[in-house]
Amino acid sequence: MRKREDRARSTIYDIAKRAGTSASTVSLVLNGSWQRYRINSDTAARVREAADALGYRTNQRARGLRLSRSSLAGMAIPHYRNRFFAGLAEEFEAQARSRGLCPVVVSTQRDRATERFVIETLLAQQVEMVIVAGVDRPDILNELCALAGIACVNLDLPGSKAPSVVSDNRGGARRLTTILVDEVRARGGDPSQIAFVGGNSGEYATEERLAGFREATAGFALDESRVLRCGYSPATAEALIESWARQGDGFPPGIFVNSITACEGFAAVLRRRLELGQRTSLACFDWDPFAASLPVPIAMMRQDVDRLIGACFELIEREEPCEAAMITVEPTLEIVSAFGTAAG
Amino acid sequence: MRKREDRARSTIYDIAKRAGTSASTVSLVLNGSWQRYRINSDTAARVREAADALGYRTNQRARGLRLSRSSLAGMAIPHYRNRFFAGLAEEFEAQARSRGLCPVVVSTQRDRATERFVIETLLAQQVEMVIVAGVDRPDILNELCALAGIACVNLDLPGSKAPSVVSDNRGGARRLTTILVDEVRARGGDPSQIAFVGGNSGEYATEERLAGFREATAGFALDESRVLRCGYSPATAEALIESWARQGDGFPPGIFVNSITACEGFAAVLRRRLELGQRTSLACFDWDPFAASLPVPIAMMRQDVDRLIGACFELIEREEPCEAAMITVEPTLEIVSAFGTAAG
DNA sequence: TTGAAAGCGCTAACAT
DNA sequence: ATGTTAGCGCTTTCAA
Repeated sequence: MRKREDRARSTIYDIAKRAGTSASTVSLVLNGSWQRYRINSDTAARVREAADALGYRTNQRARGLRLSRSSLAGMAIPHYRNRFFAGLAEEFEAQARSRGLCPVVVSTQRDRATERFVIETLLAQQVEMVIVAGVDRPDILNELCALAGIACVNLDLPGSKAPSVVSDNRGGARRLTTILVDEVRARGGDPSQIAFVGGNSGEYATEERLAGFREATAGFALDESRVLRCGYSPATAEALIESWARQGDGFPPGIFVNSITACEGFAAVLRRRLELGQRTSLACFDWDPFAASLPVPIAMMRQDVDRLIGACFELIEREEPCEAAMITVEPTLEIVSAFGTAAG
Repeated sequence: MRKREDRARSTIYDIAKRAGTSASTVSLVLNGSWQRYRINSDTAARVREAADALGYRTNQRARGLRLSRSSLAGMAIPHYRNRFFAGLAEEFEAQARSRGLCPVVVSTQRDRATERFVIETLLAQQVEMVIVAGVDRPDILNELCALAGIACVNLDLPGSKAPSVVSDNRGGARRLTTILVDEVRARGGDPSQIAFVGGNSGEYATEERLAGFREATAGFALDESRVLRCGYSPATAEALIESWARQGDGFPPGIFVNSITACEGFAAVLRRRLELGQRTSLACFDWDPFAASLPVPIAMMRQDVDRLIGACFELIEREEPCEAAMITVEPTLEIVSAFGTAAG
């Protein structure tokens, strides 16, 4: 299974020999600029023929070295396990390719050391740009890129050392919460008992969403003990929600689930305690087709992946420097399942 | 935002100049082989000092060109939108990194042209190996790799031109179906009315799973009109299941959902017709935490991503050629929600 | 209309 | 113990 060295990859010199011409002519022909150099069309034909007889394929590494362009575009992302990040990865690939770049997406598992390591690796591979997605406090990574002279933009979680693209977390959360409050009221519940679950304290997206949550609940005294930024682990969210469930009547009449990951924890409890679906409603920032079908009234905010990625490329392609730029993209309310029926 | 050319990336020559030595000494020092060459530790220290004063980072493209090693490892995958493929991508990254390779994962959206294009791109980038995951009839892609002298293995869907790694689809499906039949019987349903939904006719995994399904239902006459290999589109599966739901009593008492993607279609119908959860049970090949929490008895078969990827690397690292090799990995029964309670 | 030659950044014989 | 040199495969200027 080892790479067979015998069938060595062919080079422009092999083609030149076979076509009875020189390497430079081959290069000219293969790059389409042979018209400009008025190369004989017979020669050109012979070259092309030889090239595909040999199954020639340009060595992009050599080409990149010569041109000091790699045609690689990098993106770092926490993981692929939810629709938001999966969508970002796929859309990044599509948009990179449409620009003639080869996309290189790498996941970091939200680990600081891994984040740094993958960015270093991307830079060593001479990527021409990098998108840093979902990294809390990305400044160090931005600086690494700046040092290498590589354009860099932050996505999802912003920083001050590079331009950033984010969803309208606050506005989206406000809309979501307003809907949730109405729903709870319609069901005769006490909106001051609505909970906020998931995300990390001090993290931009979480704090913005919490701010939106507070704006929409400003009309009454919120029970602060129900605001729990308990991270992104489904298990932690599950333990928390399970403990509420054990309280019986004390279970929140509505939950704002900050991140679909925490929502997994809710789903796990729901599986064991189906009656929760009669007693509570959910508002979740992020979308998932299965979560949308859980037997509980649920509203979901879907981030606009296409425009988020589009904005990143736009910032990168801008002529002027714009460290401070921050583009905000509106998310859309995707699913409101069973809301407003007042019965669950 | 353009790349600033002023802060040109430093090279070993810059370091050599600053450290008052030569480029080769720098190279030797930076590659750790300076011990072997008995380079003065003062010189080595000066070199290292200069290197990080300049923020030096090896140009892997130049290095690769010289060594004819790229230290890139490629994998093509249909998409990232379910846990199976997301898991494959993440595990591939981890295992590639642990071998000192830079992982490059690209998605193809199950499109033939894109599949070919991304493989060509990976080869042009001189990747040292490629994993072709989830591609039906991967022979052409395997041949492209063989032509380039690059080791290649198929994952999930096998081919004859390269070794393959697959899950035990037949065995897994048999186990899953056996459980489903028991469940349907326990609920007083007619097991001959169990349906098989999703996947493509003629595709390896689908046919294997169908074979396992048939083995487990061999004891009675199956209603063949309920075997529907209707592809991977959630919308198609949704339309199909919705039409069954409209038949009322004709709804299958159990469904073998071949692929989590088709299961999304079921979830969508379930959201509108919650009563289906009382009347049917699901067996799904693949796992998703939200799907596992749907209000319907559901059994899920989770593929062993770590071992699948591990087997791929093992095949690639083998010394002997092994085109015909096919490694089978056992999946595990992950969730049996509400099964055996006979009430749903 | 085409070929020779230089050089992108790096490594590894081979000299010294 | 360290420097010189010759490429890896490609592009592009310049000369012919």
